Amino acid sequence: MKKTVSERADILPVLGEVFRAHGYEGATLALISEATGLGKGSLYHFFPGGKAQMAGEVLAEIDAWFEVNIFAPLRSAEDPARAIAAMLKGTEEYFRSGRRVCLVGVFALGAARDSFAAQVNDYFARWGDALALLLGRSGLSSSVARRRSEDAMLSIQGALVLARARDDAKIFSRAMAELKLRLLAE
Amino acid sequence: MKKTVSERADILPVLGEVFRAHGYEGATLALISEATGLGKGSLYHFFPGGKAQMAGEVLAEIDAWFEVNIFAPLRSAEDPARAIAAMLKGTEEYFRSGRRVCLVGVFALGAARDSFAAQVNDYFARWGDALALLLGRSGLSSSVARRRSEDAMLSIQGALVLARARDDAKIFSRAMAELKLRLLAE
DNA sequence: GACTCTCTGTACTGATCGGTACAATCTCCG
DNA sequence: CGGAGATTGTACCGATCAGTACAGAGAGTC
Repeated sequence: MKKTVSERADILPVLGEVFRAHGYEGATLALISEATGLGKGSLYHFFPGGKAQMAGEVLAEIDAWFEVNIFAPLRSAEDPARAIAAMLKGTEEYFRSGRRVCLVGVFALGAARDSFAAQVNDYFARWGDALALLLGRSGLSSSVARRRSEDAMLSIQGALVLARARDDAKIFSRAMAELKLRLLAE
Repeated sequence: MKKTVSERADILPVLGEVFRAHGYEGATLALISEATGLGKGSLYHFFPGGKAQMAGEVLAEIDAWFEVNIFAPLRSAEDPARAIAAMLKGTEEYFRSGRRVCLVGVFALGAARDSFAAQVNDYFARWGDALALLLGRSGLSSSVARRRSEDAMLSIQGALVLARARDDAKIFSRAMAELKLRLLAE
């Protein structure tokens, strides 16, 4: 048997795309095996906990990416307008301008939410907190900052749903552009 | 064997809840059978096309409900403010103030979108058109009306995702209240 | 070259998948 | 009351599910 020396770091993104495309229940081991090029032996070697562990680690990896590239910059930003623009640019790139779907959102809607409730909740909570903090620092009252940050979270998710529903990625880009104005208004 | 005289009309809503809760791929026939109280014999008697037909008819039923209770009133409304308030009230009730999820949105995000693309797209297209028409009649330019109606579609979907992700139905109610102001602004 | 330890493919498990077949029972209509 | 057609439960189908067992191959170490 050959040894393909697959790294965990190479596998997780592929796993992520499978879960994105088929959801938790739809992502069968056969699909995963095909997408990763790994047999069950390897899969269960890396993830003894099976599908649940795979999904959990994928979520954690996504969370870590957002923590580094989106949340942390938001928290430590000097210029609010610049920070918001950067956040929007980052999310637009991450979601491939609406052609890619949010795995956390997919899990949130499905039955998988129960199993991953903490991770799902945390992701949005930390994003929302970081954004609200920034908006607060830009002069908005904390209640307005809260409401606007919640509006941003929900607009991003909704734009992804609608873009995919109508098969029109431009919906997402339009929503991000409008969100930028709305976040900084007044 | 008894005859429970189950009406198609009684079955569809139950089917809808099963699909809502588990998604298309997650809704197994065993789950459906249990929820409806119907054996496979009855299920396949009513829906010879199996799961796909069930899902298709559920979508059609939902579409019909919205057509009658939301879209049509929007198109024929006299008073825009009143019509929007009615739409928001209707959707808030339908989605049980954020505790219920949108089946069309669930399908849109999953792999089932491909099979039901036309129905999924149509639902949002007709809602968006009806709302844009109304907003246009209220004096907004057609491009602004379009953008705002798109914003409404996406806010509803996003609010449902976020409410479920954070397990906080109030997010949905807040979003609907804010949407009302935003739709009628200026 | 032998000993590990890591990685991998394959064969297998029992359970469950969606779907079919069919006979038994019911309701309705005359 | 006696068919006819609608409705039902159950047994069954092959395929596929998630997961296990395990032997063999690779690489590193001595």
